Amino acid sequence: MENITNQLFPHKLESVISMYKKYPKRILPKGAMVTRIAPSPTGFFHIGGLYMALISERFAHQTKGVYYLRIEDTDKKREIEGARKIISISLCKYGLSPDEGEGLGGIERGIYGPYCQSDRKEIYKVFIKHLVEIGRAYPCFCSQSELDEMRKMQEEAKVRTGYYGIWAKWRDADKNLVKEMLDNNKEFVIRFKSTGDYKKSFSYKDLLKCSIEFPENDIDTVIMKSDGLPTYHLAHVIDDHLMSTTHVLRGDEWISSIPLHYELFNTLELEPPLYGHISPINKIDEYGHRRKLSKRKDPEANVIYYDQKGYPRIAIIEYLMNLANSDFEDWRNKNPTSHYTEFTLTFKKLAASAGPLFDEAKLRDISKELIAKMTATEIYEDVVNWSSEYDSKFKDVLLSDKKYWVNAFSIERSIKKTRKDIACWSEIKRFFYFLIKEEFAKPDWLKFNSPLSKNEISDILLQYSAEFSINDLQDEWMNKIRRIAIKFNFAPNAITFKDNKDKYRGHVGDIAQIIRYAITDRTQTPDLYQIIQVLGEQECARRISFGRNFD
RNA sequence: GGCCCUAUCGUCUAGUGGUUAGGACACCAGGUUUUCAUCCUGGCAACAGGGGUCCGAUUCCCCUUAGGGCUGCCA
Repeated sequence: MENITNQLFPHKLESVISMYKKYPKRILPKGAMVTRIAPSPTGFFHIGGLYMALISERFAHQTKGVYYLRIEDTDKKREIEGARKIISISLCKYGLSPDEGEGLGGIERGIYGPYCQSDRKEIYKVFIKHLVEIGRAYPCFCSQSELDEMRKMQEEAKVRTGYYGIWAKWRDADKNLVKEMLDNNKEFVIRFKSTGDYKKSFSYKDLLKCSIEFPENDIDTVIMKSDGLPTYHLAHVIDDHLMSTTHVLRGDEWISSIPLHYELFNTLELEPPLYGHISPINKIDEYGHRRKLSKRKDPEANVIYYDQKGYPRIAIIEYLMNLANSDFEDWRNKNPTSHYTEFTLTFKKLAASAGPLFDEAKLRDISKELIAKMTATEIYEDVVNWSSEYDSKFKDVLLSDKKYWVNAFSIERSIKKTRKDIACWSEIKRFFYFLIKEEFAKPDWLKFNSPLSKNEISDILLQYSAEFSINDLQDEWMNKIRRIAIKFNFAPNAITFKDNKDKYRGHVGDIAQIIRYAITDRTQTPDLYQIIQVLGEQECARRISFGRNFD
């Protein structure tokens, strides 16, 4: 065996003991949780990854613990260049930068590193070698096609598929044969030698679900691939132990690996962490099935999707907080000005359901609510940031006159009355189109529905421009419009009109609508008086005279 | 096929051995308003099905059904 071990691991490796010395248990206050997010760099950053990061970060920080990032890049085939960068940038953008692990600019922090699994290859080998030495791991020379064939036979025989029992061909292979294979440089993997009994079961308690009964693991799972890198299972056990993770919060697709992970921890005589298996965020697909948001098929799985639309990042976070703990919403209503981190997340409330559906309508509502609370200056800054990434033309417009645009965003943004109609920044340009002097075009009066004739409309605008003054207070301004209304036999207010429909042609709103259309090219706008105040006398006069010229 | 998870309005969910099963979003109606939005009032809408246990079950147990996950040299 000695020989074979050396053949398997020809290079000198440190001992298991020295590993434990090098990565001592963390000294932390009582109750502090150490959590991590462990994404694979396989492309864009998934909204589910953000959800997981938020939950892990909250539990760690609300208990004065540590939240770190570990890059799980043991599958070199699936790795996509640049993906690591996207992970740290995304986390940073959403205020979830890790305490340890790769941060912005590829700079790693923390003393439990390296925090990237491919850089930890030698560490895993120490433990894999150890498992071989104690007789709990062995090389397997089965080719992919051999394994495929085996599975086919198992399926036909209607037995459990997998490398176990009599199917574990290399489990007790003749030492000389193994040596011969190694001498001939045959490709191999290292498998864990399970001693579990599938007929026996054990009980396991998840942080988020009720107690689960599992059959023991008896599969000799691959722990080291032929390229020398470990599989997830081995890497998880080693890393989360060496990095002193106390609470592993991960997707619930891992729950069925629990028997294996427990056996690995037991074999290495290590205490397993506590596990919380979190349901993924789902959607209803085109066939009406509920399924996990997919990287490949669903654009809304990518956090960039929300970024492009310009949802304030805090809105995404608050929406995810809501999914994580449904009582967050009540707390938010009672504490409208508190920061979300003042809320305490609990495992009890953390969704143990079948996995929530991502509800953009709900996100919009949360976002509108948050935007309504922002000041005009905050909005200005956010929109500038957003547009510098996604709409540089609009950015230039905004930067050309900060005062003007802060005024614009102040429209109907008072304590008394705040609009709640913008959910994301990509909507703001369309919303305030008429304030972009550079783009404003002459309204098309053919599209304007009115009980008044063209000549009358022209008359009304003429009268308005004669009486109009930018210095009018809102009431004066309104009264002027009322006077015009009465002159043209329109009721001075809606109620009067309602009670005397046969006496009037309409009400003051119809007159205001004409002025609105001339000035904004829209029939629906925020408060017209405030728009006029922002546009200024000259611009308004110009637009009114535009309106009187129908050609 | 095997193992495991999950099941309350359309959505996110609260909740309990005895409740008119609560809230939020969405939707609809009415009111306020110079339009829209806001705001206010109201409305629609759920315990998957079948068996037990019990005086009584949405709640506890079993079965079925449905959905999801795992069953990889992916994570």
